[in-house]
Amino acid sequence: MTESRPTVVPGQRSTRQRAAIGDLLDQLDDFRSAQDIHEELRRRGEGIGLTTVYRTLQALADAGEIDVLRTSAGEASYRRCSDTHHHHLVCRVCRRTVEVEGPAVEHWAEKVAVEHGFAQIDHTVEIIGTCSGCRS
Amino acid sequence: MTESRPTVVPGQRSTRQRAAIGDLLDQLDDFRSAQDIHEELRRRGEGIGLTTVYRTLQALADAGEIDVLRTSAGEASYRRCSDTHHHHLVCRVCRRTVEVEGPAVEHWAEKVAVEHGFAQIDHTVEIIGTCSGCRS
DNA sequence: TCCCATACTGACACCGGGTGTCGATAAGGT
DNA sequence: ACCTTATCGACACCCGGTGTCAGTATGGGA
Repeated sequence: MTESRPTVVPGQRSTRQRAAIGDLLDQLDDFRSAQDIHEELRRRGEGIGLTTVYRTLQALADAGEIDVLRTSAGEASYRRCSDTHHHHLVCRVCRRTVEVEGPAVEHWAEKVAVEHGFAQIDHTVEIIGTCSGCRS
Repeated sequence: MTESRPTVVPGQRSTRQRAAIGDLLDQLDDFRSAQDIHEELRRRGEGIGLTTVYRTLQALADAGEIDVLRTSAGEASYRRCSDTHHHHLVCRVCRRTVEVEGPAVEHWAEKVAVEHGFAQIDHTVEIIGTCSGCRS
């Protein structure tokens, strides 16, 4: 989580497919499903299998290289994010995503959990709304 | 959302199956999947189909009677909650759930979103940890 | 109390996201 | 160049959830 953000996960082979996925993630700014990413790569002429996309995204997420979000339909979506702890403000129409920070929220979550006797506290905060561009 | 919490959704017929699901939800205190609930009802001798459980829970959720949570595996889980706006503090081991309120968080989310030009703001906040009983 | 329109039920087929398998392929150290 | 082995990807499969539709049961009306 503190390394310099390599395109592939360290200790693994660098393949054309992984490079392609890494490059695409660098260009995209919003959360995309595995199928979205597969489709986009095919459109760009990359020969790549859907299974490979699924597994590579999963591996990147496990390594903390990318963030995962579950859509309300239960589908996983991925996005390359900054290394610092943050949350997401997402447009429900165009999926435009803004990273936001909220130290006060972190502290609140920690305090509330401790008050109830909980430990090893983790939390998720997502804000969804309609962005200015999508309201016209 | 302001009515007195009927066991079934208003305007619909009251059936044995819906009553059974409503009763069970009243007794449970943590989030359960549709299959959990179906299994528990069968164990108690209720003749009820899995499809009916899925649809009834979905209807109750749509009516705002119960809260829905997506597990990290993408599975939906349900729980009867209080009418007031709240968030959940859940034990990752035993799933024990505590309802918590955080007006400061609501305001923060609203403020952050408005600052970025977003409107019709909604948000999700979940806190997960290990409860005192599950740490021994 | 009986009747009946119709909401509800639930077995089953089906859908779709995602994973296990395994022979073929290719990375990269020697 | 060679060989070990990680990776790829077509395919079968898993599983949570939904559509279908014939059969059932509710509850308002006569």
